[in-house]
Amino acid sequence: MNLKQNKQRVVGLGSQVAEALTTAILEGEFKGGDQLIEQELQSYFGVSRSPLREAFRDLEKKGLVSIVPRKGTYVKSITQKDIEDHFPVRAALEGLAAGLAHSVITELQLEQMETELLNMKRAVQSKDTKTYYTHHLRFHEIFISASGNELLIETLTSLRMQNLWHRFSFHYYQEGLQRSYRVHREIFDLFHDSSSDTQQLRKLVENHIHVALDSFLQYLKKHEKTENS
Amino acid sequence: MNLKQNKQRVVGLGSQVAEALTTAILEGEFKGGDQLIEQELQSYFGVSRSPLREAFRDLEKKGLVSIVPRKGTYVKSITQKDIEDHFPVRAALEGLAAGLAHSVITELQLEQMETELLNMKRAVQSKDTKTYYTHHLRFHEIFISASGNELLIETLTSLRMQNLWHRFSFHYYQEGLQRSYRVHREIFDLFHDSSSDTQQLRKLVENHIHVALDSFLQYLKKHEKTENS
DNA sequence: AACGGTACAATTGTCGACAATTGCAAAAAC
DNA sequence: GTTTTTGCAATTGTCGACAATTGTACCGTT
Repeated sequence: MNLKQNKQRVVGLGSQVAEALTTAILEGEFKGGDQLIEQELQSYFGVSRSPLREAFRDLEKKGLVSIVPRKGTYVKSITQKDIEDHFPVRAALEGLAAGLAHSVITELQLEQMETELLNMKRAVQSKDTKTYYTHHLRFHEIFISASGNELLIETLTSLRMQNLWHRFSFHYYQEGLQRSYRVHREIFDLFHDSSSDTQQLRKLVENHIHVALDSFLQYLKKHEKTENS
Repeated sequence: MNLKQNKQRVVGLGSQVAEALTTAILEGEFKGGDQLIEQELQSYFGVSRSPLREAFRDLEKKGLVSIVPRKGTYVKSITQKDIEDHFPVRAALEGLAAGLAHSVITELQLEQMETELLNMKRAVQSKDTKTYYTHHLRFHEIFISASGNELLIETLTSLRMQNLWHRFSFHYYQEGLQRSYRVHREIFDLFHDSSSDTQQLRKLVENHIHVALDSFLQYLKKHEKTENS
């Protein structure tokens, strides 16, 4: 029961390697297009090829790499189209989650959302974008999980994980922090008023994410970071 | 140990085994909750454990089995809640796909949809539910792929694959064949008229799938097949 | 010099053996 | 009779060696 550390040790090597590689890729230690060579990583991690290849499968499932048979595994490089494709899907699903959650959300979950909203407000005032981003994520997680639809929760979690670009996405929030906070306040109000229109809530959440895409693309255009390989 | 020499040998053994297991599970050769034992399948397929374990990962990604560390891999058994969770997600995503496709669909794709629609009409007249189901699937595939959103296409393909229950789902179509055809005719008309309202099209597709869920649940209740285990 | 073939090096695919873990059942203790 | 301990069998986890494949540089032919 109290052997939390032991429990983690008892988890397979594959998972450990997968986690290490995940952060390594997210930290930018591997560039898009890089090939992950088994022998190399094998000696680096000190594990055999079996757990390593298992880790590769995990990364592929997460969408971080693509495995080409007889060639190797390469870390995915994200194009602008990947980003443009990502947001509509997330918008539709988070909108659905909000609509489903609207009628079944508990008082406790509403309180938690309000807490996150308060933290977001504080972060706006101190212009702490990193903190804002964290609580913003939590805010969304709460109503997603409140929807109660397991498949939806799982799919959205996976989609969020694929956010390779989240490592620098909080930069662009600097510009629209206050506006973002206002929208989330609005969303919360609709959640809190159980007599509000579910469709309106859904539309609001969808729209919020589409707006986020727009400002993100604008951010990309302005900085013109050549994040491709 | 060559099990299929005439087959394209460029593909790995793992993929072949994965495919074989996929159909085996979909055919109902393995019941929900069954454990897939490595040694057993190893001798059956005549392959080693590496490709077998790789195949397991594939199946897990497809959502057909769940791998429990240190325990084994078990084929997922579907509950009614799984079904109830599945349809809203698919409805939202197919609605999105329809909306996106509306403005970019080509003449050729419209023609293909019309062809499928014609085949569906014929199937209705001859009460051939199996054929109807096939063309019905193609009809949806066309506008999904026309949406051009790779992530959306991939996600929906995966969702459709998880339809374990599609092996008996065409039974329930018998009752609502004509009504189903009418709805798809309606959907096609909106696609064909480029001046039609995108939101209306989206809603129509969404609603169609929700209706499908309802009749499916009714079908389940009526037949009360205890498909659990 | 251009082309085609061939040997070689780098890398992934497959294999079977051994280690580690779990569940269960039988034995032991109370 | 019930609970705890212990040992065994079944199963998965990990390993390193060997086979198969791909890309490339070199060599020979024209």
